[in-house]
This record gives sequence, structure tokens and C-alpha cells, in this order.
Amino acid sequence: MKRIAESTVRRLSLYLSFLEGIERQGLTTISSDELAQMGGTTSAQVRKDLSLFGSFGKRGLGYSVPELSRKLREILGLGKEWRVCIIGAGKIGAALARYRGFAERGFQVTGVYDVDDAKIGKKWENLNVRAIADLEKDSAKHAYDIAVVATPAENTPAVVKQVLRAGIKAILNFAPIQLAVPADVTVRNVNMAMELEGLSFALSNRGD
Amino acid sequence: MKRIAESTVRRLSLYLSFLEGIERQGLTTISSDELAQMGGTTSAQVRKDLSLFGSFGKRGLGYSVPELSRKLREILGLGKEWRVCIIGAGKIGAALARYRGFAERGFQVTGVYDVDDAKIGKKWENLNVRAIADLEKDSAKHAYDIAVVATPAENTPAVVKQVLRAGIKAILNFAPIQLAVPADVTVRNVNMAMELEGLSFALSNRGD
DNA sequence: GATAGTTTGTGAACTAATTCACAAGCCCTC
DNA sequence: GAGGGCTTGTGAATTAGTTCACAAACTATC
Repeated sequence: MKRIAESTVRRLSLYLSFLEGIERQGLTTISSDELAQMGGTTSAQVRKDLSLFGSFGKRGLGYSVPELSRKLREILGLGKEWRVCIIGAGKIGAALARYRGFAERGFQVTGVYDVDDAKIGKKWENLNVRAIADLEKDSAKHAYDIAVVATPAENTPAVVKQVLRAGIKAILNFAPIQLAVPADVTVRNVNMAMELEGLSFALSNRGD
Repeated sequence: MKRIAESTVRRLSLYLSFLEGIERQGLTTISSDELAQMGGTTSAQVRKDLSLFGSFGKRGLGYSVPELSRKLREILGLGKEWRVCIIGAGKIGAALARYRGFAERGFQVTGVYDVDDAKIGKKWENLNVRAIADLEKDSAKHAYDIAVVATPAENTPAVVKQVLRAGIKAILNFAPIQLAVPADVTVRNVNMAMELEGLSFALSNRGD
């Protein structure tokens, strides 16, 4: 299959979330133009994005909401249950562990790890906090698919080394540093400082 | 000035964070190639990004670390103190309010708001939680520059209406919905479900 | 102060992403 | 079952973003 751009994948995700809302409203079909307007893009963009994976619509009519939902879930790999571990038993991890939306989409948080001895062994969001050193042997039975790294910057390189050793191939990184990983490991960075700086830039340069 | 792409701004932010690390190490100059390697890009990209704002380097030598830091901070608008309010006294807001990196970069969280009567009036991360209804009158004296919206999806449209009414022109949105705002308001979305779905896609399509 | 060795800054070339524009296909009505 | 009214799917055109490649400019050395 042709390489799919990250921006395309983000939009597919967005379309899916719109479709879920529409499904709840009980509507059964939707046009590319309606989806486009909800997402702040163009109808051509929507059709092009979808056409990369097949042709799911009916000319003159639009897309069947449940069918397109199903297809998008399939494309995004949301058919299976993904096993997620959180590294760093802090606020960010807690926000993720609590959010019901993840479980609904098949992301199950089944382990939490930390370096802090004071936290290890304690209950945290219905899970026992374990030592990072245990990650590798735990992953033999837990088979984690995704690691959420939410540790302070200074600990993160060591933590990532453990994650890689555990054979985990996908990382959601909240630490404000760049991770060094082999090519077969996918990383998505969420960097709140960067987002705030983007807003700062926008505020400082309005009107030029 | 020429329109600057969001991807460029993100990279500038990234360069700045590298420079801060390098500054701590005590190095005084750096080449575009070194910066590029840290950020996983090319030296040409680095030079092009910087050249959009001026020419800060010395041929044959590279860039002065403190000078380039200063310039980047200026470009990104980090010279001034930005006043930030957090809407939604939950885990995400708490993670932001606590992170020392923000204060260091000039983002000061000076107010927290919530809809939940049980939270209003309580202390939260050294701040008093206030009612969202108070945002508009508070912003007269607080002059918030940026609102961090971290509320459940269902409350978010109403919350955003209040934010706009308070005259705030920059929003960092963590709610998993698309915000409708006028053109002079800048929004950055952080959507963790979307990030996890991106990883799910990558895991499901490895090797094609 | 000439030469060798670097590294910047930037047009030009290239690649990727988005938008245009329209034939093809479907529904509905008469 | 023919015609009108929509909306898709997709090549072509356009726009945006990245990389190339090299002259210009600087340092260091002799």
C-alpha cells in the first residue's frame, strides 16, 4: 500500500469522531461536504483521504454513517484490543487512565510503572504501580502494544531503553525531549510547552 | 511578513529546547547540522527555518548558542509573561499547572475555573477554583492571554463561548471536539485519542 | 595575506499535499 | 425508463514544503 501521511491519519481519526456523534443523533448518511465542514477542511480532501483506502460512498447520496464508521475503525486498527502501559504514575498518566473514551476505543491500560520507590507497590487508578525494572519480564505475559511515557525529561532516556527492551513498538511520549528509537518503533510526541509556544507565536505575530 | 507554517513554528520550538540543553552544557556555538541531527531533520531545513526571520549565523562557524536562543525566544514571543487560565480543574489542568517548565518560559497560570459546584471555591494547585460565569469579569483585571480548555466534551462548547466572551484570543484545547471560533482566535488541539489512534494505525499497517 | 577548510544563506529543483473540476453513477420523480 | 439533481471518485493543476547545491563569507594556519 502507498505510504499514508500522518496528516491523513489524523483526519481519519477526526472523521471517525464526527461519525460517532452523528451515529448517536441517529442520522444514517452523510456527504463529504458535511464531514468537511465539521472538520474545517474541504470535501475534496475528505474524498481523497477516504479514496486512499477504497470507495465507500454512493454517488448522489453520500456515505452510510455506520458503514463508514466501521471502515474507519478497521483502517485505524481499532478492531482489536490494544494493551497499554503507562510509565510514570503522575497526573498525565492518571488523566489517560481515567478517560473512558480510551477503553471504548479498545485501549486498555493494564499496567503502570514508575521509578519512584515511594509510589512502587501502591494502588493508583485501580492498578498496582510496579518498578520499571519489571517491565521487561511483565511484558512477556502482558504483551503491551503501546507505552505511554509520561516521566520527567531526565529519566526518560533510561525509561525508553527499558520500553524498547520489552519489545514495545509504539510510544506516546509526553516528555519534552526527542526520543532515539529504531526505525520499526513508532513514536508520537505530545509536547505541551511546544503547543503553548505556538500560541505565543500566534499572539505575537497577529496581523503581519 | 510571509505566512509561517505551523510545522516551522514547531521546529523553532524544538530548536529552542535543544539550545537550552546545549547552553546548560556550556557550549557556545552550534552548526545547523548538529541542530538538525538532534531534531531528526536536515541542516538545510534548519537554515531555511531560521532564514525566514533573519540571518543569525556566521559562515564557517555556525550559530552562537546564546544569541540564537535569544532570537528564537523573541520570534516565539517568549519575551513577555503570558497569563494563562485553566478551565476544568482536573488532572490535565493539574499537570499543566504544576509543570515548572511553563513558568520558566513565561506562562503563568493565574486562574482556574470549573463548572462543578463541588470544586468551586476550593483550593487547587495554589489557586482558588472559580465559577466559569466569573471568567468574563475576572478577565477585565487578570487580562488572560491564553485559555487552556480541559473540560469534558459535552461542556466544552458552552465553556468556549465564555472564553470568547472574555476576549481571550488563544486556546489550547484538550477536549476531543472541534471548536468553532472566529478567525482572530488561534486554537491548538491536543487530542490524546487521536494520538493513540495514530499509533494503532501504525501498528496495524507495519510493513506495507 | 594567501590558502585550506568550514558553514551559512538562498535560489532552483524536487517532492508532497491540497484543491480543482468534471465524468460517472446513483436516487427520485414523473 | 428518461431526465433532473446530487454527490462520489479521481486525474490534472496548483500550492506548499523540503532538499539540493553552490557562491559567499568567515576562521585558522602558515
